[in-house]
Amino acid sequence: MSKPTPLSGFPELLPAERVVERAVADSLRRTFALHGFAEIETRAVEPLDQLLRKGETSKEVYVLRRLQEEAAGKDSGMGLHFDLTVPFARYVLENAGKLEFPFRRFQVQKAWRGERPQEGRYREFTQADIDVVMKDELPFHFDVEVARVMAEALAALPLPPMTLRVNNRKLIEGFYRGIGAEDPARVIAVIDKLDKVTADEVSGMLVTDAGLTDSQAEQCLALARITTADASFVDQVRALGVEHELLETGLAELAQVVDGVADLDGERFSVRAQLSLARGLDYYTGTVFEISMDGFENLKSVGGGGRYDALASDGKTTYPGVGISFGISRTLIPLLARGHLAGSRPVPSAVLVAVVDEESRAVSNVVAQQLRARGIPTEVAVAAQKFGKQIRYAERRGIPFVWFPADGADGSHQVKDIRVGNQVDADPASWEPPAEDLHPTVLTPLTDQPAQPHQSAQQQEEIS
RNA sequence: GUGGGCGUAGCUCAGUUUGGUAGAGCGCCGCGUUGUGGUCGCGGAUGUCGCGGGUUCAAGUCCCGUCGUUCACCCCA
Repeated sequence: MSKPTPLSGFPELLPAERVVERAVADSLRRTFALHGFAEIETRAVEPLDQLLRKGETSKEVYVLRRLQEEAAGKDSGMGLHFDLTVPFARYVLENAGKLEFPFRRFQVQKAWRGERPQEGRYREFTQADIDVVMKDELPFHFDVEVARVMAEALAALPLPPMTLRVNNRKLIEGFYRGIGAEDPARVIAVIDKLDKVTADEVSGMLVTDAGLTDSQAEQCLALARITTADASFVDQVRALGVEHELLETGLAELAQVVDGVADLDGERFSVRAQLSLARGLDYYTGTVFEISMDGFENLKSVGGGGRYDALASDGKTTYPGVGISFGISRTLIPLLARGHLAGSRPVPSAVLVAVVDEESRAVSNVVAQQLRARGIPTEVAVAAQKFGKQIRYAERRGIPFVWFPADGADGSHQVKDIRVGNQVDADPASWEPPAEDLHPTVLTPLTDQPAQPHQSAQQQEEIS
């Protein structure tokens, strides 16, 4: 069999990289669970009519088909999910009778999109989602809560600092209606182009595409320019002199979110009200979130979400929700590729037990078993080569300790930390490596800050 | 899905302009070093030049296709 060629957009990690991915996913799970969110996993496939709901035909869904299907080209009516929110909405409807509301859940799963891949954007990728879903009415404080949980989760990750940008669809839609825009949705779509084209071009599109006057367009741009780290945006919006009921609701809601997360703002995480944020035209009805990674703005958003008041509905009952997702593949793979992150070693082993000669391999096996019995990941040397070779084997794999079994009746066991060269007598029944060497860890070679332990934003707050 | 850049040793890359013997550094292997690696010294091997086809006496180099990768658009994690 010849060497297989890689499949575009389906990234696979090496063992040491997988260590980092596991650490990130585990960290996220810990924080989510700490806040009482339950983990679920949904199936990989959904009926196509679910996936393509709301006319989202541009989602590039991968469709399933039986190979033996008689009718050529006939699909199974199923596709791989392209996010975790749509399957979750279906899951809620299907299990509504068995779930307790408000239902707080998280998922860490793969999703698939048939788009052309590039850095940070893949056809198969892992993301982490948290959502809260309620029956009929979801209190607004949950918008604040999911933001806080994600903020805490992000601050605890061994990744560059994250920024959560927040806006509110009611705010901007109310504003646009307040200035007399006929088609607020169209205005939102145009304003969303601000990071792609110049303000002048957006202004022109607002006039030609959205039917605004020059002065209306200027007001929209003035709104979009507002970005604050606290609730001071309220005064800035008011200064524009636009009045609308929806605008007032949106201002109050956005202020609540920004104020509610303000105490988590720190070195690892920051929050901003950014009134140009729109997030497309899909199901969001109020709060909208977007996450960016500091220094990696070229990746665009690495997470996002918001309030959706009508994503799930069985016709009689509506289940409003609010949630945020974070792109694990999107952030991790570029960081790994650029050497900003690395696993400390590609194997779990903390100890390599040397083999003196093949006749005494059993002695080495006993030592290894004693160490393993106490939870120390241990492997035994492949061959009874010169000790120099056996040490080099450990060095290549980042195994920090090499164990030399007692040789002869009155000899004693010795263990060597090959990183510094210390070699000491040791008892396989009681010796333990330092806790930080027991398992592979995440290294952040290009930054000064240690990857472990990660302080949460809350802990930093308490210290300062 | 549309358009552009790139693809040479395990890694980072030079060589492509003007077709003419496949290169460097790092890493790897061996020896100095009979069992303890890393430093140093000496020696050694790197390879379907992404893949397929075409032009030519001759292709890493030019042309076409394809796959991979990357950038922009689109969309978004």
